Amino acid sequence: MDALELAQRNREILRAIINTFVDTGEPVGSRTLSKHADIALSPATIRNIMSDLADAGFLTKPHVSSGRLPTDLGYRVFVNDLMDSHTLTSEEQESMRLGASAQAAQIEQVLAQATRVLSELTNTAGLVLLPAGEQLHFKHINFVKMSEEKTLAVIVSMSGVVQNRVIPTETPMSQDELNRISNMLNEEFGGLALREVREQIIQKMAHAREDLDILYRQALQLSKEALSESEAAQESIFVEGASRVFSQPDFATNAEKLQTLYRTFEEREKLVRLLDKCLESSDITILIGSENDFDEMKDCSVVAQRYYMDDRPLGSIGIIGPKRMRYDRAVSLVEWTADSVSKFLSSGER
Amino acid sequence: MDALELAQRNREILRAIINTFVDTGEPVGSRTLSKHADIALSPATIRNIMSDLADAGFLTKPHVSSGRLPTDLGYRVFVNDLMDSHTLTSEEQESMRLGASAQAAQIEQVLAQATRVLSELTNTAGLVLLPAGEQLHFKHINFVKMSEEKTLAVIVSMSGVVQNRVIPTETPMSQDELNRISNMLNEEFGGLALREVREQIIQKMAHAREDLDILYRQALQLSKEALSESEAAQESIFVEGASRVFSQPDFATNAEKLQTLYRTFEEREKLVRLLDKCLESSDITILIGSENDFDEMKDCSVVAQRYYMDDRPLGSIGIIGPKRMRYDRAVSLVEWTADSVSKFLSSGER
DNA sequence: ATTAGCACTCCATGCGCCGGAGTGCCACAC
DNA sequence: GTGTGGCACTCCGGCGCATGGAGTGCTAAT
Repeated sequence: MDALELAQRNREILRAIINTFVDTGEPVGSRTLSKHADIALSPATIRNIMSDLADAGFLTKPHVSSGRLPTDLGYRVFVNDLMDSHTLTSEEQESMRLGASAQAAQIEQVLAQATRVLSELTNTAGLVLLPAGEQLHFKHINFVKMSEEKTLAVIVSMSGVVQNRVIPTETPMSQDELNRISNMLNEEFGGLALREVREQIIQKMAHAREDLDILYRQALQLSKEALSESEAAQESIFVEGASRVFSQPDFATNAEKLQTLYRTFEEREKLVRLLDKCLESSDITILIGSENDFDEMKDCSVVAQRYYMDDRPLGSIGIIGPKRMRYDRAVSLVEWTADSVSKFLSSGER
Repeated sequence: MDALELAQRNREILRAIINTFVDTGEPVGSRTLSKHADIALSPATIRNIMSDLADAGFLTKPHVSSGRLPTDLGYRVFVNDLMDSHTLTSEEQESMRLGASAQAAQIEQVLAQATRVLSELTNTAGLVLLPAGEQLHFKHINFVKMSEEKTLAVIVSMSGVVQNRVIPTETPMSQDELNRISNMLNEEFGGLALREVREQIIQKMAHAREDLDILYRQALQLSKEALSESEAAQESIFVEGASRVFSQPDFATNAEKLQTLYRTFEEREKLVRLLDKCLESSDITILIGSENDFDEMKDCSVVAQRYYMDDRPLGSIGIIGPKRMRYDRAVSLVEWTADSVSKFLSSGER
């Protein structure tokens, strides 16, 4: 009967409202709730509580005489404090098995596959941000002569990501020379972050002007070009099952929202920005509705988590769906997926 | 007044109907047409003609008392016989300029860029099928040791397409050995079609069992793995501006069609099949409505054309949009784009 | 052959009505 | 003073109906 217990009861009601709203998609009224097993209160009492919760900013109603539904803030306290943690079924765990078929696969394929499964299981869009920029570490570089004026640089990172880049060459070099340049670079820079490689190259170019082998100078020049900008530009993302979001009743009825939504998914740039943000924290990131910075996505929520290779964060993987989603399942599944991917990338399996 | 002239008049009417329907999206009635400048006939006469055209299978009406709109067959005769050829404005030509910025770009980027412009100009989805399988010719192969059990093969084709492939390796090799293997292969197979390379390798493996250098045998083994299947599997496609199709009034109002449509676009497999089909003919390919084999796309039309590098067809580029489209513009723009791309890929510019 | 006229069909829109679901508040009971 | 029953009120959504507009098909006249 004291304040604490009262608060407790209110929380119970809020949780029940959100749970049934997530279930049905309809605003929930006091009568519906009073039938709810765990709640032995009359509709009138519930109405009073609802009114309080609405005053506190956790609930709204679409119009004056309709049931309540959670605000972004409501979802927030739900996610923070009220949510039961969902335990995955063994089938769910099993379907994320990155099995033998993945053995001979590139990292991109593994990530794409995991993302696809994630999308299926959550019935939302699956996203994965590929390792890029800061995350990439130099493993191997290789130059292929395409023509007199063009050279193709193939950069392989430790994580198995391959980048290509065409470089206009002013002084033509034979494939043989290019090979020797590759060798030099590979020995010298193996294991460093791409950024570090670039810095070292620039430094060396500044210091050792004339007193060096021509070939070495050309090597520096070439590799500088090969590595320039490649960080920011190459930031890329996979999206799987975007259509699942479009089909959700929350959007499918509203042609307008639908339009802007699949424009946003098509551009991808905003999605990259979102996942980038999720990269900052080691915890799972949940962005509810307008908690993300993009107006076009204020009806969507994002759940994402970093994945690792040998304790080094490479990128992030997650989902994006309507605000009205099963956050408990989403969180469990995203965590499980990120975990599976990290284990796979780090373990001897690879 | 004779049969021919009559037919001529009917054709005129059919053309006018299709043109205005493409313009407005509304079924067109006899009154509307009689106001049309080129047509000096009373509504009643036009109605008779319309009725004839409908009997011939060129027109339908959504319900009994509404205006007419073209059937697939109607569009077909329009495209074959009635269409004025559209001349591109110089701005349109200009925007397809694959300029200096493309100089240092990979073939993928050039194609993606061209496709993006094509999509913008036609307000439909732009598609491009990348060179794959038969179309690829061996330029360079390179092996990178990822771990004791895994080797990464990077295959560069003459056209500048780069493929990666992870190979599980039973007998570990040093990076040095791998490099020597690369060199062997590069000298031996430069310029051949990938398929030929594969065949030759298999042949050599069969013949020269024991009497050869171990390294050489390993080289054959590795490259066989690297090249296997990579043909069929890697068939890939870029899609740009799919949202433009979804926004067309023809679809935007119909949630059901919309659903299946963006599912189809997401899977991409059917799109690949369509463009693949367009690869068969050297002429521009136009598929109207159910002329394509996929039920999900019976409300769409495809216009696509091959592109070349040095007179060798590499892939196809085109658009997909609602049946109700400006076929004249689409044809001109697709032709122009394919042409520009081909010239760019073939010329010394590259 | 072409056209004017007329009856008819069908769609889209708007209006009014009503039932259902739900709220908010008040007064009562324990 | 906390919980509850009752009651008036609001709003949405579906249904039926009427109406106007666009268009056709047919017939009869030129």
